[in-house]
Amino acid sequence: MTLADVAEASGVSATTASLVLSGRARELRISEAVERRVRATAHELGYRRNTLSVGLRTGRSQTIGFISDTVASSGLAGDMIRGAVEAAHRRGFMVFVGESGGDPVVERALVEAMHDRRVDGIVFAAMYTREVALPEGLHDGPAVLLNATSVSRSTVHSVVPDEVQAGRSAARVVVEAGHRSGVHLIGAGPGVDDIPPNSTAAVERLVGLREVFEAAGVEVVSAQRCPKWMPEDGYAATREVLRHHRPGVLVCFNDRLAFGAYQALGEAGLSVPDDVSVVGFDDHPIASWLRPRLTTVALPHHELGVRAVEVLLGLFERRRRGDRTPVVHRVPMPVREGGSVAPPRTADRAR
Amino acid sequence: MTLADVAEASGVSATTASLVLSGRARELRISEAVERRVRATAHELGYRRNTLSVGLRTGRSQTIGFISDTVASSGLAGDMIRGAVEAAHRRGFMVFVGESGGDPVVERALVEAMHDRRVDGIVFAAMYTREVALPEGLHDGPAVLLNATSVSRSTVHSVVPDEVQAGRSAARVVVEAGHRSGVHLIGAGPGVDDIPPNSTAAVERLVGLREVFEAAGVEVVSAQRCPKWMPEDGYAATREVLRHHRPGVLVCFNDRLAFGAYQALGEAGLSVPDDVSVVGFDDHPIASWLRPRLTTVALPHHELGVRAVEVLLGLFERRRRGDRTPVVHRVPMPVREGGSVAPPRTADRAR
DNA sequence: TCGCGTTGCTAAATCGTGTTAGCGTGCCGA
DNA sequence: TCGGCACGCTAACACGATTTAGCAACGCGA
Repeated sequence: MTLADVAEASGVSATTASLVLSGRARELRISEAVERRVRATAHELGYRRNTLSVGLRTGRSQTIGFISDTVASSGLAGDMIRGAVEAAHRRGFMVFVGESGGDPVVERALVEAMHDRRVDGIVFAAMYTREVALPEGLHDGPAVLLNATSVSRSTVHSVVPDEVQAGRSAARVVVEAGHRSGVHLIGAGPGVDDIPPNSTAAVERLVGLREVFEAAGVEVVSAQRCPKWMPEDGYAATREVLRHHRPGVLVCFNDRLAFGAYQALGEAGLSVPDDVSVVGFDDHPIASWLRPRLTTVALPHHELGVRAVEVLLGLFERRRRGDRTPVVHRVPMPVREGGSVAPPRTADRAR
Repeated sequence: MTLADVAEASGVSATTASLVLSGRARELRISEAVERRVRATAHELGYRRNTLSVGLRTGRSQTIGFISDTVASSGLAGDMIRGAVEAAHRRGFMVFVGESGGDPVVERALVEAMHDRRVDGIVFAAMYTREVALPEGLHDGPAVLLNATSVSRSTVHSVVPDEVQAGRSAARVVVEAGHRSGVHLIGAGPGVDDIPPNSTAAVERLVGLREVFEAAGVEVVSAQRCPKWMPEDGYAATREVLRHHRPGVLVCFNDRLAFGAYQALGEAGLSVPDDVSVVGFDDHPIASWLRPRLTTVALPHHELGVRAVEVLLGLFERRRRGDRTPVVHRVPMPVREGGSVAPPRTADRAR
């Protein structure tokens, strides 16, 4: 079923058929009668455009690429890809997915393989927020960084979660519950340099937390820096806190740390949230499985994927207008209320 | 940089350049001198083939499609996709990823959008193992079902985890630890019909379990059927068991159920594995976070993705030879040893 | 009658590659 | 001297669409 077949069957030239089927009939004065006839036979014959051919001719393939460093077993990555794929599909685009494992050689190869297939643009995603070096060749076409910013000055747009705001939100949850003391941080701090290496999330969350805590006059009793943010680290850090203190609030820098904290608190016979309030970040699936459910500030993975694609597709327009100023798009991180935060026990209560 | 540019720069015709660069130089008697010259200038000019053009001409696009029903937040899906993408990339193929959400209309649209782009084949994946209805149009090209079998007789190959074998493996872990009594099933059973709807996994795991337990003379004391397999269901089912029994072994039909079981056991003051041994299925990330780590029979998601693509690419060859008999490929599910299984307390010990 | 603009459509070139058929040259044997 | 063959390469078409340039017919005013 080619355009020629449709043209012949409706008794017109291929040109006419093409004009009709690409919606330019009005513009180029094809009569309504002919237009209807062509559409009808095309439908009848089950004609579908060969996107390869169109791409060859027009240079646009209705296709974008999505390259991530690690899909990670976290599953959050999956949501990001899903958001991207859905947003693309909504606009008639298909998505090539590639994974580099962080290897620059593979990155380069993926970018080239995608350009070989004439993708209209590429989303380059990091699975945890950080600065990345742009792979060679990414500049040959439109590109958007997802969950990452570029180390070098460049003309590339970024889409990132608004981690500073997330830090503020988490702190506000604690403050609004009435806590003014007994607050401990699990995962980073107290200084803004006391973070796992390369973790933009850590430093920004910390900035937001400190900003609100200081403004509200909340004392941060201790901060446990963890090199990794896995459950066992949260477990160990919480044990450490319990050796010296009787905490009222644990602000965990992610939900896996919080999971470990729950285990340590449980072993110590402390109840969440009656004895200790716990707040997390990420809205990892684990958050909703904990008992009580964890109150956490969500990484909007799906929304991040959607936004990245929208920004990318928007770039096509902007490029045409010659606008090349890079923008950092920050996606809000919403608070998901669980049952893990309660007012302080009467003795500690503020006011 | 087109083929014509390379041809001109090396002083030969486009035909010759094409032959050299597609590796048919020997076959068509191009002199070594010319071959070297063409390769050199191509490399020098940074020439890359336009895959769209090649696809248009040859009908093969070096591209496959991957359609799943739900990427699910489980993250296991991500591993499957990753396996598929890696295997494809290893063979020079790129992968279009699409998600249908289970909607037949979307499925159809995705299949068509992929065929429009002339994919060489499609992997159609279900996120939990089950029978699916083939989307219309899937037959227009090579296709492989992943983690699913077709309800209708068809010529489509399937790649599925070997769940019966997994059931046997789980039972063997229990038997080899010395247990002969006090075994309870969490999630399904005791009859092979007592399963969540549409769950192939449930019935096959059950078949494998029963086979080995019966052969070893192990008594299954109770089986808790759960409509869903989420942590809270495992929690509730375990509470139910504890109301009437003092279990020695809990075989949980997946790891999330086991997670709930851990919570219930912990609340009841029972220790894993000293008081109760626990076995799960899936090797969900949660399994390695539990304390002690859960012994579980892994769903080899990555390997499933790899196999699906390998079978699909193998199909191209088989088709050429006219072989169209459908095959169900079963991928083994390996046991991942955690610390959640121990010999029974002396009183109950066999022999 | 002529010139001109509008209407409705099409011929032909084009995108970048693969493929078929065949061309010129030189060597060999008769 | 001539026919035939192997060698090394190329002209031209095809794939399936878009796009440019332009053609024929018609109406209309001068």
